[in-house]
Amino acid sequence: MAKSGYDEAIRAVILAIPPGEVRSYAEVARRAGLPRGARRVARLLAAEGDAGLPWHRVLRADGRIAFPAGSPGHAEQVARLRAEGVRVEGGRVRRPPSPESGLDALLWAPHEA
DNA sequence: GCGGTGACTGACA
DNA sequence: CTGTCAGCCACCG
Repeated sequence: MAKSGYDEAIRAVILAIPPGEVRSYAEVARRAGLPRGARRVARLLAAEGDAGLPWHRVLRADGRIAFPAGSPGHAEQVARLRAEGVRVEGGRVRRPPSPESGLDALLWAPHEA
């Protein structure tokens, strides 16, 4: 059973996320060639589990953790992100308030090609 | 084939 | 800022 090329693309995109940086499901899907495949990404991560994929770097579009607060997955993701230097607060990644943050702003890697 | 469900999103109140 | 709603896509019984 051949795996869909899209699944491979999604995996590659997630793998390409640099440490200390975060991406949204929609962004990942878009990069993989699936503009409406956010759910597809989530499903893939759920299926793959901890198969070497930095799933903890994938969040919802609003910067919130996909897992419900209090869930084991939530805690795990927060812990991993913090370990990489990502500022997480209230189950959501802190957004650079202004360009003056400098390094903090770069953590988001907005729209690099 | 059908309806329900979810690691989602964007728009609107 | 939070909460609700409809849309979308793949999987399951």
